Amino acid sequence: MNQHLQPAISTASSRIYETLRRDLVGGRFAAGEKLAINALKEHYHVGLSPLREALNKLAAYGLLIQENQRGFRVPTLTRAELDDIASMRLELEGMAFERAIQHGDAVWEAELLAAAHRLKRADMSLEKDEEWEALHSQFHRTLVAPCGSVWLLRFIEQLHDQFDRYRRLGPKMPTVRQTLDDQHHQLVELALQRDTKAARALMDDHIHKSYQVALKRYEAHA
Amino acid sequence: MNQHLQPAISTASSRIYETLRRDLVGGRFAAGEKLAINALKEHYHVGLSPLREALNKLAAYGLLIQENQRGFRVPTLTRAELDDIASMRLELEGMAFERAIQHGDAVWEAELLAAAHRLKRADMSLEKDEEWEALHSQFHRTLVAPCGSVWLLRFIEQLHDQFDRYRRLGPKMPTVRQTLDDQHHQLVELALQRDTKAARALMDDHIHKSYQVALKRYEAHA
DNA sequence: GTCAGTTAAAAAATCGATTATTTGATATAA
DNA sequence: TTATATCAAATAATCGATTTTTTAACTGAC
Repeated sequence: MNQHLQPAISTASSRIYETLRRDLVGGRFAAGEKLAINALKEHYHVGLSPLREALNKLAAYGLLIQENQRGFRVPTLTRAELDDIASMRLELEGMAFERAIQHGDAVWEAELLAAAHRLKRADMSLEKDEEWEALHSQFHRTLVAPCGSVWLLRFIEQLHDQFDRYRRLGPKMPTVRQTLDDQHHQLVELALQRDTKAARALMDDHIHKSYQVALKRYEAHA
Repeated sequence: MNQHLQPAISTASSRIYETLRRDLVGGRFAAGEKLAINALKEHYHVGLSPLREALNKLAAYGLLIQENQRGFRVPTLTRAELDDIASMRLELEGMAFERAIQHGDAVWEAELLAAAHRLKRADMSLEKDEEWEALHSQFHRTLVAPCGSVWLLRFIEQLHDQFDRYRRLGPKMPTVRQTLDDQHHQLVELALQRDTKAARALMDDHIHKSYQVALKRYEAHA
């Protein structure tokens, strides 16, 4: 289900990949920044080979730009790209959610409730940022999990990582967060009721509101 | 426009990446096969480091499966995945073509005609398989190029590569090819006329027919 | 015969060092 | 001044060798 969770057996390369992915999505690197490979090597205590393999994978995944003979850089953030990402999320997550509601079984219903509950409990502690983010990702993954298309899930995952580069700019705002949190539970409600149309509408609205948050962050950042 | 064309400056890693991508899409490796890295090293006359970097990228792109401590293998082909890929192509290429028709300008019209013409000329010579494939890819890329979403284009590209793993199983059949070739020109016609609805319908039909070809190949192969 | 345990060979991952390319400072000519 | 050439330092890419892990053949106990 979770494409990013550490595989049972890990290598130096897979570990540094996952660490870097999280740090890139979490905004630990400046947009447009050129990565100093030697510095990364030091900072993360990894060898050059596994590091380069991870960077290559991240570039293929879209979280880095690779320029031959010029190493790797963090992609810049642009309004146009944020719009693109949000509009693709609208299309693809909406589609996936509808299909999930058609195909999801009782196990899925239970997982939905569990994921929503875990997320709610984590809402309180504002300290454990990374933990909330992980649960939030997991919740959204669960929503669309039984859509029946592994490629659709893959694209959505990728778009989420890209979107979060914008959403997670700057500090978190608990006020706006509240509305979005409420929607999480409503999404579960409508999914359980198998109300495809209303669910789709709410998903669209949820993504649109998230987009507005991300846009605000982006504009404040620039 | 073309994500795969050799970059101006190339490295051993980027070259072997592109070569392997082509060979994987072209079916030069058996589905499910485990890649013997040392053999690849010999065969392509390339060092271990650039080779591994290319394999890592291909795995992130979805043309290889990477298992920690167990190297790389070619993904298996399944009916379910072919259906998935085709249905995603239906959705995404249809969407992109519609948008391209909305946004495409006069330069696009010229490029469309040029790409269609080049493809037609290459149709004759059945020998130069790779060349036809390159022109065919380029034609389909041109159709959707001005859709306005780089992520949509990226996903479509990826799906094409995946789809072609099925379509290019076994030898080519010139008879079925004819219908699809005709559709290429009709697609251009409708695009120039800005007949979004008819264009979308024809694109759907085109992908569906291609799917039937790929399915036949897949079943004959198994 | 089948199953666990053992071990040698093969393969994957990683390391340390080398080579090739780019970058940026400085010098020189138009 | 501006543009171009030169060269040393920094960085990227690659190589060759080493370490780690897996695979598969072999062994003996049940």
